[in-house]
Amino acid sequence: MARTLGSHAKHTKPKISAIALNLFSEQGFAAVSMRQIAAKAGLQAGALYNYFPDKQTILSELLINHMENLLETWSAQVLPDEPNELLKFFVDFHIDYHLNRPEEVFIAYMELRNLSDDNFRKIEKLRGKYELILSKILTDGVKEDLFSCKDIKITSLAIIGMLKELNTWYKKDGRVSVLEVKNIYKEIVLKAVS
Amino acid sequence: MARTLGSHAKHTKPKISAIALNLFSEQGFAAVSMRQIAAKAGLQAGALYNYFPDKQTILSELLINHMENLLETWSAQVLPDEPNELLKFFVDFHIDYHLNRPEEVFIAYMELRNLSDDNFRKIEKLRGKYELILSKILTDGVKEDLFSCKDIKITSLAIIGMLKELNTWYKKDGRVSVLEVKNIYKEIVLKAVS
DNA sequence: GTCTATATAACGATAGAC
DNA sequence: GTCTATCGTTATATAGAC
Repeated sequence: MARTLGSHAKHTKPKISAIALNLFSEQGFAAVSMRQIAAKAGLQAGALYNYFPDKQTILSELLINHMENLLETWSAQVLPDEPNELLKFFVDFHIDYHLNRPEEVFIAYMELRNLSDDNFRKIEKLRGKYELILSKILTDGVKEDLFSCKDIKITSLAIIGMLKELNTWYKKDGRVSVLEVKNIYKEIVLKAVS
Repeated sequence: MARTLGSHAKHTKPKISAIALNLFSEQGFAAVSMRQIAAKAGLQAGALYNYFPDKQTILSELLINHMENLLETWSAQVLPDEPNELLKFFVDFHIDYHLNRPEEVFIAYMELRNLSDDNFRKIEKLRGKYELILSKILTDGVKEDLFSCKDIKITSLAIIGMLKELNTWYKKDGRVSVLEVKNIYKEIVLKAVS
């Protein structure tokens, strides 16, 4: 069976997603047009609708994939047992993962309101799972009298917030290396729950 | 001299700003139209251009006023001398100020890319001034051997990031009061620089 | 200072040829 | 699967009457 000329579904969809990610993170979802995405992908606007039913779905797929991939990557790690080591491992993991995906992180934070209610709830649920990873680490540490904190849930959010802030200013060619940054953050986090 | 009917410049401009703030924070700058702002202000779209030369200026005035007001409010405080007390004071101040202005905080973070280069630099400069307030507190504390931290600038950013995170989840009618949240955060911050 | 009306451009999404 | 063409809508911003 002869294959249609110009048919590149397997390559085209990921390409569209990658271009949309880049544009959304630079200009914001609402400011990016379907024509713009299509042009960068070497297509006409109408062709996008072969891959996505509408603009919002491009965004929601990006966000859901990002969160799911984050959780899967964590699960694939071999984790240390000891709570102190595990907490340090979490900080390293979070920083590595997020500094390597600045665009995903940015839109995951900014563009939630452009999702349908359904997709919004999906993201909230995935985000809650990620926060629970840290809460669990803190809970275990408190049980073993290694950590101390007034409120585990709030402390988890505070720590994640602190880590997230990194993405807003860290430059790979700046005055400190990723390794140094990770060490500084690990010290702050460990002291914060001491 | 008879006053033109329907002339309300003094009331109208702040009203437009307040409405725009609300809409921008809900939907994002790019997704809000001048017609939408005008409708909520009881005007026709064209009338907005008596107060602002263009849409971007509505946003930049909001952001610059927000940052300038933050710095002025801090300067008007009577500050404790002792570094430990001053750091706690800063945490209380930051939380109070920002939790009372969720919309300004949101757009100050999200909509920077919609500013002209000039206005963007203005905001960056004001933000730097605010970070310096905290850096100065930490520096003084370190000098007096009350605090210890590897890197003052990064620690300042980490603390501010942690405090900012509060705005993304705190609800006034939630399970913890503002007072409790402030106490939890003060403990975390003090331990983090211990 | 606000209105109505409009210039000019771009938007998301669809239809049908190939 | 991609194209061209287009529908129906909306956008920012301006002009001129009152």
